Amino acid sequence: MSISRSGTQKNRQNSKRTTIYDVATVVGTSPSTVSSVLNGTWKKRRISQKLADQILLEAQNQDYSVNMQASMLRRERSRIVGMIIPKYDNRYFGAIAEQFETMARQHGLFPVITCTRRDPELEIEAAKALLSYRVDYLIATGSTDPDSISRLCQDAGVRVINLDLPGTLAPSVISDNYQGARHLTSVILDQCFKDFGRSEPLTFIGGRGTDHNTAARVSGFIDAHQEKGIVLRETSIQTCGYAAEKAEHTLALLDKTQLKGLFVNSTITLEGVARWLWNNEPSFVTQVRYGCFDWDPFAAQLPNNVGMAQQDVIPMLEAVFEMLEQTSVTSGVHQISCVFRPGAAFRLES
Amino acid sequence: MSISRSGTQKNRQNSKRTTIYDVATVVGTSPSTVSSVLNGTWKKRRISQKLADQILLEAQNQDYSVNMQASMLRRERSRIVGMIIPKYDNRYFGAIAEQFETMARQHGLFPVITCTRRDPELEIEAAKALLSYRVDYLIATGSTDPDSISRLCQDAGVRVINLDLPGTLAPSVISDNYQGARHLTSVILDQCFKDFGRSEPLTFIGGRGTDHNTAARVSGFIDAHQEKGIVLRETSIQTCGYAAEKAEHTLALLDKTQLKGLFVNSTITLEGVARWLWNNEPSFVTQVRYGCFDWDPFAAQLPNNVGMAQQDVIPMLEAVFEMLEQTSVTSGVHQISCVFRPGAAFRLES
DNA sequence: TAAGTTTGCACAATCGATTGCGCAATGTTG
DNA sequence: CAACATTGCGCAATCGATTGTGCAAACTTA
Repeated sequence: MSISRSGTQKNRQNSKRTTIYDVATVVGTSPSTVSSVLNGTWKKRRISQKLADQILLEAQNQDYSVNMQASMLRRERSRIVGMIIPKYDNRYFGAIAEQFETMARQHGLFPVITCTRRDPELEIEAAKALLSYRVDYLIATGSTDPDSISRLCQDAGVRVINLDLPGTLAPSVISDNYQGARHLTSVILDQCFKDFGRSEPLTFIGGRGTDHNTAARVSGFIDAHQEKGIVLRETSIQTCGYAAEKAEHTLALLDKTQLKGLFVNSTITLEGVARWLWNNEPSFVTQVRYGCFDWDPFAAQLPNNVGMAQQDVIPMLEAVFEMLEQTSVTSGVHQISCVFRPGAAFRLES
Repeated sequence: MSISRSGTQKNRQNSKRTTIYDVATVVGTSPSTVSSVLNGTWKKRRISQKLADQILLEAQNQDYSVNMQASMLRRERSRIVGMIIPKYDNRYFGAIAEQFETMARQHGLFPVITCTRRDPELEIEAAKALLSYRVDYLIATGSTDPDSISRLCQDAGVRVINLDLPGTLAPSVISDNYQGARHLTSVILDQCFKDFGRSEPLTFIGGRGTDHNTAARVSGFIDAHQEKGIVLRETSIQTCGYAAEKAEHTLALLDKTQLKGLFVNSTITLEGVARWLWNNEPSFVTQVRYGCFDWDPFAAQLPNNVGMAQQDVIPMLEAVFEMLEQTSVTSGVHQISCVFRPGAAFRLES
């Protein structure tokens, strides 16, 4: 043992964590041997079973745990996979976060998620921070500007995948928003016809017109109407943003007699829609049918909710992890079908 | 520059990330100077403004970003704060996660959250993993066995704080479950009396009898009844676990004529309660009033929901971060009041 | 101008683990 | 028994940043 290390031994007394040097000293072997035993490469290094057992035992005695900082510094890969995500507080993103962690662990990776609260600057900051921690991969979920994140990652030589919202510089996994919206629209229209006996166009509410997903859903919304020969009004598409308040405000300005059926573009928007509905004269609720993109267990039980298009998180993340393992960096868009979930059987009728 | 480092320079060519050595070489200064300029300690080291500017510029040119692994290895503190949390997929924990991240960043700390899906083993694993990453602090949220996590952290010399569920070996921040439940119970009882004209005991459903929070809420539930002189039945308290299915199953076995008012112990349980309610004869819903501990925007709008006790996440986390900064390790329990949130004005009546 | 300060920066040790390489001891073959 | 192969393990360089210390140059004071 070199002089510098024996100096280290002294410091060890203060800080509680034990190192491979401590274990090596007690067992009477070298740090490199301890290291290889503890990280599983010891057969390759032809360490004897007996010595390995002693080291393992002593490591336990000393409550040894690797210093990941040191380990990662030396290794080429960190085995960390980062994710940035807009919010935790709805079922869709919550499920993504949870599933992502589970699958990352299954793949032997350590997941680190950062929530960027739909703030474009924070997205960039967060991506930079994760790169500073030397993540091996980055998943950019629902980012407002996926391509600048992709650029950061490319400069750093880190593989990146877009989730939920597509980009052009990295492979993307998103829902089949078009088909999901088209089917949902169709179901709401059918229910309205069944309950009201007439075929009037629905109102699409929420989302940003500039955002890819909203655009695709609007497309499906339009085509479902066309299919049934129902003509849209100029006011039929209200992409007023996702925020609940915006939806509430927008609805208040529209002609109520024309609001028989609503296509709500997200659960966040639905919060506003529901507030508005419930705050109208009680009888009004009975005259409205609605459906929503994204699923929430309680929202699904709200009266007169016809159904919800659930984004299928598990296959989405399976696709993500599959792409991570591929060596080629194809930047295509992989679409995953949505699952239609009927609303509560429960109806309020006048 | 020593020989070893010039060897390093060669490797740099392959890996894209630039280091302080690269910047130093180009500027014609030493790595230590670059380091101190980039981490802000350069005034203390009396580096000239001019050289600092050059270094900063060159660092930008090269897209330099610190290698946190290396930085943390050398420093005493990692400035990482870890959190383990049971789930992301409900509003309470979602809000905790989000608020935690925000406040951690405000305090100059890097937050790392790990979701343990209410699995005791995973809790321990996750805590060990975070300790391996050398977190400076650990927040154990809703853990089934806070004390063994505390023990791990104490061995490692890491400060730990329990959140949501208290432990005995570390300071804890929890909601005032007793008062919250007592008030909620009282409100539901009042509503039942108003709507049904009679005072019958409520049924408490969900949670584990062994868990601190459930016990405190049951206490408040009992006292609120006593206060009004209402006598509980033997079947009035059903702590059948949190899972939605368990609640559904339990309710199915009870005497429906006695289920006029329900105290639901969590939103997860409420999912099952709502399913059960909605699956009964439609008229049955009209005869029931309920309230729930924890808040959810859609659950709050379900018909005949009297109100919800919202746990006040912001002051809870403020208390947590305050405790982190304290040097003394008092292991008391800090209780935070809940906020009562009325349910939808909307009522279904027969 | 000599002695003492201050300014400005570089050196080298260090954090803890990983890993290519080398070498002694033991085992095998002819 | 010599030549060679295998087993078992330690040495030392290395990852990239941080920081105590030292020292020359510039500046000040007497």
